[in-house]
Amino acid sequence: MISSLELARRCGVSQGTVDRALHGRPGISPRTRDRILAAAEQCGYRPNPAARELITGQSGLVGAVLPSVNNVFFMDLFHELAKRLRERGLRLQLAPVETRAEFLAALDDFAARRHRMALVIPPEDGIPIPRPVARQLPVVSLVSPCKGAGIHFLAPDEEETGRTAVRYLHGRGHRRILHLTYARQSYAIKARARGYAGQARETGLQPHILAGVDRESLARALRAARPTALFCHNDWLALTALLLLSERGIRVPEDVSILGVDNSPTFAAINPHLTTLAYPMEAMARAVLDILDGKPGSLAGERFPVIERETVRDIESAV
Amino acid sequence: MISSLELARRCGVSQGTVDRALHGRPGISPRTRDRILAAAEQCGYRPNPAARELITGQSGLVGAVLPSVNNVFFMDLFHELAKRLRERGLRLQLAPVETRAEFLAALDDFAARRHRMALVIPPEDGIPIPRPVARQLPVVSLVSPCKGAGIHFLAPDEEETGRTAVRYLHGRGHRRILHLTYARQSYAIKARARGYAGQARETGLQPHILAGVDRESLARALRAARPTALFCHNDWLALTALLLLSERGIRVPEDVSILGVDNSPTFAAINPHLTTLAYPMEAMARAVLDILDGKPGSLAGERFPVIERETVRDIESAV
DNA sequence: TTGTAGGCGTTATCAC
DNA sequence: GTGATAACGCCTACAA
Repeated sequence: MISSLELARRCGVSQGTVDRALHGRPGISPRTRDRILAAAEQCGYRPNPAARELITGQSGLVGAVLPSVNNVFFMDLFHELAKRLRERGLRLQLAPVETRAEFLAALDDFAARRHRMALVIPPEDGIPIPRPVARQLPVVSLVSPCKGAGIHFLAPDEEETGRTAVRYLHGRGHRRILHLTYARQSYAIKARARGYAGQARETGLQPHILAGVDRESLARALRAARPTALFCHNDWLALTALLLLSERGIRVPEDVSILGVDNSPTFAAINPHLTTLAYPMEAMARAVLDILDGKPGSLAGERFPVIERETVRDIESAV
Repeated sequence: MISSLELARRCGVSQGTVDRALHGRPGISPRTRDRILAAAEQCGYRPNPAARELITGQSGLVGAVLPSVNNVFFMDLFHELAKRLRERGLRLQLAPVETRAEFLAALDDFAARRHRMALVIPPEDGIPIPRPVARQLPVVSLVSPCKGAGIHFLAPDEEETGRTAVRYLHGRGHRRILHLTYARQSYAIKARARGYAGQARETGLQPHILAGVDRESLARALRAARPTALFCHNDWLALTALLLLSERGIRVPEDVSILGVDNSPTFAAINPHLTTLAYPMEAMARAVLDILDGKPGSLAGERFPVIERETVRDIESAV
């Protein structure tokens, strides 16, 4: 790993000239520029990012904190985001964390490294972001909110997501809809359930929510609610449901319909047949870029379009 | 973000004294040390990693390149690795990549940043690692090999994995075993299939391999092989199989047994009932740490223990 | 068109 | 015990 000074020596020029060649800056003759470029190529010269970041006070990185729970969906989201950031010459860097302390340590590090932005998936709700971090760089909390002044929060209107699900299933004739979700509390989980329950009541349906799905609890909920459709918090929970139903010989969609949420690409590779609500990932990516540009950035008005596939069927409307 | 020089000024001491206090180095009176530490705390002082890395020529990071395919298993693996690295004061940093060019760019960046090590999941087989990168830092290719001098390759004996699967299923009475795998070519995919076929023949069984599983191909393979057991390349493929079988009303394990590979924690959260071979993740993490210590580091002799759950049943041995 | 000098924030090595 | 001072590799400004 040769430095720019060493490169200058080998070319018999000064460091300033090397800099001009490397950055295509004016004030250098084409001849020397080509000579330096060739030498750089030949020596495998690479600028040292640490030195550059030290002097410019900015890194070309966007940091992201990735908790271990539910990481499949977030990986899909981050791949999408990484793609969009690359178009801007920025690189996404993920820090896998387990505990709250690690979460905060990773954020601290992003700030100390002068990253352009910190993307955060809070492992629990309402974690406070330290002031110095939020002052140093824009902190964007995705999916669930964090506490703290100046923290951006980027999520679609999840209550509307719950309503969309009920409207869609109702429109296809379903009158007994069971909502499957997680026991864990988070903005998305709570808001979707709230939207589901609200829309159900307004439509004259009885809401039934099961938080924490396993064999026994699902069996009980099925007996109690006798649903014709299951609205699952996400595709992975829909998958769990699919497996548990098939164990009991209940067919999908003949006996019961299933609707997921996310339309996660990784999931589609495993089971391309699930009917689901598509998470507005591109809009999310756009909003992140907006914040990077100093604009507000929001997902207001973004809806989850229904991706109709094979797991929801029409019901002849009962009276 | 205050610098150590600024901190020194505020305390009315020199930068050298601040450094001694911050690092608990000798040659400083307890009084001034405590005073400086208190001031640092109060100002929210954080050392600038870029400056430190510039002078020491080493970062405290291990870089990892994460392709978009099959990333669930790798995320599980990286979470395990991150945990072990943290015990050594090192942080794992993931770079999500899509294309081969991005893959190489990420590696370049790791080298330029003087990371302690680069962990690599090659998106395709046999990608050549540039010489300068491999000279700068240890490059460890996980699961599938890369080309290039001095590149470490860390993977269990996957041929043995295929043999283990056949031995286990044979031991439980199965005589017609179908192997489900991916069309994609990689060391693990090829070696497991080879081990499966070899062990099958040696045991007097007819090997049947289906590479690229979907509704139609699986239906055909089931008719052709009439298997009592499915050996799937990994848990996610087992899941696909599980779903496709349930569509056709084939029960697991009553009608056909299913064996996966990986014992992936994320997978277990979705379906905790799959019988599977456990990937030696801890051994993998240990081997990575060994390489960090300059020791060889190898997974030789590591086996995939069978995790017996509910998807494999005994067959009364037919003659 | 090119060279020189200073500084970014840290660490390390000298003197005092 | 403590304080100067140089160095890491790069960038920017200014001088030649």
